[in-house]
Formats: sequence, C-alpha cells, structure tokens
Amino acid sequence: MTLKAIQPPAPPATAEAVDTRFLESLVGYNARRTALAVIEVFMQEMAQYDFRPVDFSVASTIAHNPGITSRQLCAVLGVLPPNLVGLIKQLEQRGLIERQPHATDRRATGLHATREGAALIKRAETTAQALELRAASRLTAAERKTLITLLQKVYLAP
Amino acid sequence: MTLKAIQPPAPPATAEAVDTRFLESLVGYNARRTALAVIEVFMQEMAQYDFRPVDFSVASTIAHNPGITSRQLCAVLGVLPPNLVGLIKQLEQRGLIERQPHATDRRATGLHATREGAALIKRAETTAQALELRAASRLTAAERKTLITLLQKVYLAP
DNA sequence: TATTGTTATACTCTATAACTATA
DNA sequence: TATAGTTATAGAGTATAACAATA
Repeated sequence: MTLKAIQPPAPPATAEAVDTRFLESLVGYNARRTALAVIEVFMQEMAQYDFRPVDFSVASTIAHNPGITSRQLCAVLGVLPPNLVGLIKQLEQRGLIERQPHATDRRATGLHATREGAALIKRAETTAQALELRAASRLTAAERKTLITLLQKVYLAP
Repeated sequence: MTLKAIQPPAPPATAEAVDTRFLESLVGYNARRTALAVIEVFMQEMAQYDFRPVDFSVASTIAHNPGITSRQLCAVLGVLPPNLVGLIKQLEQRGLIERQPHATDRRATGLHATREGAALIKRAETTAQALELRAASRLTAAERKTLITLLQKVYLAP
C-alpha cells in the first residue's frame, strides 16, 4: 500500500504561526516546559556556588537532615545509588559535607554539613528563593502558592 | 583549617521523616517532580503506539501543521536540529509522515502526516487526553485548567 | 553572508549488573 | 537472605562543530 500525504496543497506553517494548542492542553507538556525554563535560570544563578540543581538539592537536604544516609537521599530525591556516589564524593572533597559512622548500622554512613558547607548552602538557598520570585515574576504570591499546591496534588502519592 | 561537622550527636533522619520542605517551596522543584511523574505514565501508555514523548510531540505537531519544516519544529519544541534528524527519519520509515518539496524554499522540506500516520496520531492523542485526566485525577477540571494557566504564565515569554 | 538540513562526535544524565561488608 | 554503599559500564538524552545546498 502506498502512503500518500493527506494535504498535497497544504497551508505552509510559518515560524510564528505553528499550532501547538494540543500539546499545550496537556499538564505534562506544560510542567516540563516550566521545569526547563525555571531550571535554566536556576543553573545560571547556582553556578556561582558551583552547584548544579542536583548538587543543590543533595546539599540542601543533607543540611536540613543531619545524619541522613545515602539511601535515604536516593529515595527522597529520586536519584539512583550509583549516581549519588560521585555527588557525595565531590561535596566531601569540597569540604562542604562530612561522613560520620552511623549510630546503629555499621553498613551505613551519616552525612552532615560542615560549618563551611552549612554557610554556603544557606547562601545558595537565599539565592534560590530570590531567584524563585524572579522566575515566577508573572505570578502573584497567591498564584505561586496555588501553583505549588496543585503541582503537589498531581505528583504526591494518593 | 579543619572542617568539623556541626552536629556530632545529630538526630538520625529516618526514611519516613526526611525534611524536604525547602525544596518543596520551589516552583522549579515541584514542576520537575510533576513532569517526571506525569511523563512516566505517559511513556507507559504511549509505548503501545511506539511513541516516546518526543516522538509524540513531533508527530502531533506535524499532523496539526501540515507543511511544517524541521527548523520550525526545532524552534517550537526546543529540539536541536541534529537531534531531530533521526526522529524524522524514523517517523518517515514507519510510514507515518512524508517529506514534500517546500513550495518556495528549495533548501527546506515540508513535513506531512500520511493518512495512516494521521490516524495513528489521532488515536495517540485520544489516549493522551484520557491519560491526562487519570494522571491529574486528584484535580478537578477547574483546578486542572488553573494549573495549566499558571504554568504557562511562568514559562511563556514576557 | 546567512540559513536548511545533515553527519559526526562529545558530553551529560540515567540505568543495570555485580561486588563487599554488614544486618 | 537482605540491605548500604560502591564500582564499572551501558544507554539515552542533549550539545557543539563543520559541511553541502540553497537563499
């Protein structure tokens, strides 16, 4: 069977007039576009701390949860264990975090922010919050709150 | 200078009680988590059509914009030209789209869905819409509309 | 000179298998 | 037997450089 195109004399889509209404009706498409847009700004700002998004989320979570294990970090951040090893190693080499023997489980290691790490993470978090307001500058504070609530309704477990 | 951890006798964070409140206050973090959650379901459902998310968005956009060029697709979907080549090639080999000489620019190629392609894409779109309602099942119709509006406010250019 | 489509290639991110030491 | 952490490696996704044909 030959596969003929439907519209031989098709209306040429000009660069400005591409119809993307269908994709824009999907939550997933819009969430992805938003994430990419926000994360792009985030990456630029976090570069001053030598943090990529994943480094920041790991470091921040350690700072807020002293003694957390690698396994817990993996579970909560959705990172696979082999991919976390290098991240932890780098943060440790930079002197931002420290490993300490786990209290009850000698297989595990408790992760802690150093004094210097905690200070840097605190500054990065302040930058992230300022940046957040800029990235979502087209939203009112109430809209921003609504947006986050709705997003969490979608991805948080039933 | 030695870098000492802040809390030697730190409260051990248990798996269930990891504090992620800071990350959850950021739009980017929540948008990313949502996108990943929705796209995971999307991938599973689209596998029956042999579509990954990017294949679906390319095919659907071609179907809705007969005669669109590769360059236009790249611009609107955020795909780099070298990475689009293989996608187009596969869709063409599957008989879902067809290349036709561009009306006015002999460098360019107009992309068109074939009759078979249009039918498959139509079915995939119907599946996507059904899936959409399931993925965002914790949202009312009004909330879903609000969510999409707010997301677009964030990522659409000023 | 600039743009479309293309090839080749590098880099990053993510995923899988398997090992060790402890539980 | 199962789990925490690790190594090595494979695969997918994304990025840059450079080219021929055409504008």
